[in-house]
Amino acid sequence: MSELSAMPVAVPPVDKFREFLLTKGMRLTPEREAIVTAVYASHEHFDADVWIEKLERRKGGASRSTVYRTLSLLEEAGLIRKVARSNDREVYEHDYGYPQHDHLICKKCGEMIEFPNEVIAEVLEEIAARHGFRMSGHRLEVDGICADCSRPPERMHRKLDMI
Amino acid sequence: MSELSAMPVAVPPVDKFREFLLTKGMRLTPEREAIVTAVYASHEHFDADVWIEKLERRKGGASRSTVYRTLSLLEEAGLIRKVARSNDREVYEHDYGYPQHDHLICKKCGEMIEFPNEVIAEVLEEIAARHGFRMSGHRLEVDGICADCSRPPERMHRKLDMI
DNA sequence: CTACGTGCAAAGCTTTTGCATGGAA
DNA sequence: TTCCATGCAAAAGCTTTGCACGTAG
Repeated sequence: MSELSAMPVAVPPVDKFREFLLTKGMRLTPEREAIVTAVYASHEHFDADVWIEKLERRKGGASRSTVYRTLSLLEEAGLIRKVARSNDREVYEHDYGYPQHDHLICKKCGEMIEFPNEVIAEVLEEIAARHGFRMSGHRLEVDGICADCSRPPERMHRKLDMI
Repeated sequence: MSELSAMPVAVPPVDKFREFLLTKGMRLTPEREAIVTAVYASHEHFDADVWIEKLERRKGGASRSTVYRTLSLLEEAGLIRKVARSNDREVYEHDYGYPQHDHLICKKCGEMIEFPNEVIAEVLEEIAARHGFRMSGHRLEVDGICADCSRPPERMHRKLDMI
């Protein structure tokens, strides 16, 4: 996660997750723990497949189904959230221990640039209030062409050419 | 479209589409015309299936494939845009002849409440500029519970119960 | 005659689900 | 014993694609 710095977290994600599971009468199994740990080991955006490939058919890993099922739980627990769709896949990111933000998504190279969204969040609060709408969250994808990709084609500055 | 009123359009959608197709060396076929007409006949949100059901296997209609292919073209032409996903389906709406807006989406009854988004658009312009990002559009989904659905369950005010 | 379009059916993909087995409490 | 969980494979479901046939210009 680029320019936004992490903020120290009191309770580690795993514990947060265990708490959540408890309230639902569920357990923190080794598989579930493996997934949370993996997910929180890096701060990159990811999709289900990333972890399926790393965890499936490995000891101390988890199956495809379990990964999907656990991601849903993590989302419900507020630990991760869906931020976009890329190649027909849901893209997730951490939603705990990080400041709120949204993304500029480059249609050319696919890069996702984060930006803090306090102002937007405020505006939304106000709008929601005006409609008697109990807002629980939002998802904002801004698309266009990033600075690198829109530079004149001198010698191609693209990070990843999708053509 | 609820509270936002339509603004008179100089060039009708069909013509706009024809122009677009021309620039790509394509033709406005009867099928394509049928689809644009159908799509612009009502101002509701819609997904591919809506038109497939109405147009498939009817004379003066169009096949499933053609509907999908044409919706893509219409999107590329800037006549419609994807605004959300519902039940794994892309939800579209007109993106021509209407003021810009975004949506509050009720997780309970599924209603999509529109609201004008000038303020947000401005904020985004500014953020994009700061990043040298050439913004072409955005997609903002605000979710939560609408006023009707969050009323205490006296006698159920929900428009559509999804349980 | 050539290129663009259509329709049909099959394929593609991610995500979900049914079911039998296994383990914690 | 009882219920929660896992894994496997199959199902689901929307969207895309290959292909042969038409047809406008």
